[in-house]
Amino acid sequence: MLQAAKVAKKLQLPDFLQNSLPEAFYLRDDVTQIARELLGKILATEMDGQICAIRITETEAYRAPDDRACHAWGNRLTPRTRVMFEPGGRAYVYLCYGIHHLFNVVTAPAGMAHAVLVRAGEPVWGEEFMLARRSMRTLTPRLCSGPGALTQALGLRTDAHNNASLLSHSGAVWISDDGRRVPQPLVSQRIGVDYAGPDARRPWRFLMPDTKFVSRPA
DNA sequence: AAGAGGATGAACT
DNA sequence: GTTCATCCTCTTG
Repeated sequence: MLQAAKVAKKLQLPDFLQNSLPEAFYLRDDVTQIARELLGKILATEMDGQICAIRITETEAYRAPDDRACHAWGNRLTPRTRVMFEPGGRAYVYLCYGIHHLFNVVTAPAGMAHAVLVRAGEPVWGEEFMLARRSMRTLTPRLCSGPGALTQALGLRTDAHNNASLLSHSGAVWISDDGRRVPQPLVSQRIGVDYAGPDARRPWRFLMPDTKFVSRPA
């Protein structure tokens, strides 16, 4: 038996979760392009032996220094934004409204504070664990549609996962490519950033068409 | 030291 | 359409 197959069996990890996106995917400096390309990719978590995964259906790009909606606008470096300045391929998870943990993919080389907020997904693995975390009995698009709902379903939290690497499928959180081809995304303004003035109208929200697993229509 | 506000979601009317 | 839970982060003084 091949070594990779042995590892897979030990972790009980299905094949489609094993093709982690390489670091080079994240280190590019075009965050809107990366936000587009993350649609259809698989976001997976493993905690306490529970493996969960969703197909990403909705993303938003945030880009310092010129984007006022970005926490690191003006290259503002604070304890919270520090992780956004690190090299791409890690998680930026922060607490929003005191209640919701929001998950972002850090992108670009070190020093460029770019990130992609993952806003929604369609469950593809470990649905029973996600339902339990959400206190839901049946699968509906609400299970992981909306950035706070998504992190609750996947078990992602600021204290445990901020600055976590996304590069290894043996970690707590990673993103894999199962080869699925995705159609041209829908595009809209970002949600909930009205305070950002003109930047609020940037067309930096991307959605998979033909799915109900999004936080709201384009 | 204090205050304001937030990349939301659920439960209402 | 509205309200509001809940707490961290940042700014101001």
